[in-house]
Amino acid sequence: MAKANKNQDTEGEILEAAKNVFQKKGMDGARMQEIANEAGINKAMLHYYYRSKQLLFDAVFSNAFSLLAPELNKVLNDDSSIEEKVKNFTSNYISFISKHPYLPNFIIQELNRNPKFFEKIQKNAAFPTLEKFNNQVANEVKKGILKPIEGQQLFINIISLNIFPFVATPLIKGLLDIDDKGFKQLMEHRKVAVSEFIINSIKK
Amino acid sequence: MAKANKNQDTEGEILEAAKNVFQKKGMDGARMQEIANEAGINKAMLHYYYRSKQLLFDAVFSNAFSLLAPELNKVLNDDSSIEEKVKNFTSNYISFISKHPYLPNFIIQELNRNPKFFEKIQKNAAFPTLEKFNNQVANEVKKGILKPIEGQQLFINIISLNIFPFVATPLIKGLLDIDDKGFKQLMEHRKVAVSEFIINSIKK
DNA sequence: ATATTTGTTAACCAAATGGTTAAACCATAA
DNA sequence: TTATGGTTTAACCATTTGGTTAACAAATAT
Repeated sequence: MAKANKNQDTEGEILEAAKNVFQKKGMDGARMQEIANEAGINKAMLHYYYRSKQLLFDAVFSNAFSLLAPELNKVLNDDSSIEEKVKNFTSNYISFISKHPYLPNFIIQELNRNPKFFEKIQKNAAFPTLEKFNNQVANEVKKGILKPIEGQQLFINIISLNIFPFVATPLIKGLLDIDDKGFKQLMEHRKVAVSEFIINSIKK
Repeated sequence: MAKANKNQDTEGEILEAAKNVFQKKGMDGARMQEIANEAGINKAMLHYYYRSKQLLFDAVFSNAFSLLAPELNKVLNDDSSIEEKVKNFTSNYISFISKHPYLPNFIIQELNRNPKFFEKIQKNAAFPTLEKFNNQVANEVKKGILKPIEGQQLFINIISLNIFPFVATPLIKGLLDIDDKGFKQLMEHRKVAVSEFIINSIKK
């Protein structure tokens, strides 16, 4: 009873199309017909493979979070010093986001729309935890490497500084009165500027 | 031909109801019927006063931005030093947001959905500009009050640190594994922690 | 070969949704 | 009092939308 397979990964093409549409327009703004068009197939296929809009969305969402989680884990669970972590994360994250520009906003938005999504995610394998990071910060503070700061606050600061500009891109472009090119330059500059900013603040 | 006025500000009640629904659910997720229910009136009234969903939304959106703009202007256009500005903004902003919890996310989200909204806003009276702030930063850097930093980058950092936690509340609550109460405490702490963090970084 | 399972499509359906209409309501001016 | 004009409502409408169905196509198993 081997898998009958006329299709060469229709299921994957659907997921890819759904990703594009959902991440651009969100759950409420997305249309099943548009996803079908994007995938170049009949609308009924979406239901054949994923049963409902909600389930298709869930698949896209879990997938998206699975991409982001390892990025967060880089800050939280490797063995380098806090300073190194900040530097690595800050420069890597911006490159990462360039490849997935809609990702952070998508996750944040849909989590706002329905906070219960977090439960689905928490079961996920590589779900990030703060424990190690908090301990490490407390430790480096005690040793006098860092000025006094709570791990939680530092963590929020790091992700705020790195993620926010990509979540609020149109706002920032508007306020700073810059175009696409200007924005890219600014973000390029931030790869070092942000980690400098953070290190300046916390290093003794 | 005085204005016949059986209604005591139905128009205002509609706007208030629309604000609640739109800010919670966004343009796509909001339903005209729900807005009518929230306002306790007939759905036709929405169209009587605002013609279409789009126009009603525009009214809510402009209104929302008119609330946020003065907050930004506090950082940009008063006469205090950069250090004072950072301190004031950081502590005031968090109090402000508590009164309008859905506001920042609403603006950012809808601006992402349709970046052309910015044009509508730019015509707005108190639209914030960065010129003065940039000059002031350059000036204080030259005088040796601040470490070298670009005004634009500092501005992005300030709003990132202040706004992001409120835009990504569910994400942060999930990652830090805290509840509503814990989140409020954390934000309360940030009123001083954030300005300290910034000042530590930039002050010579 | 042919029966059976899997993949795909066009046509269809019911519910939801933004918007309209025509009639009723009500305060005020005459 | 009554004519007038803004205000409000219930019923209605056309379109959109997520989802279903029944028939057809293509593999695979026997």
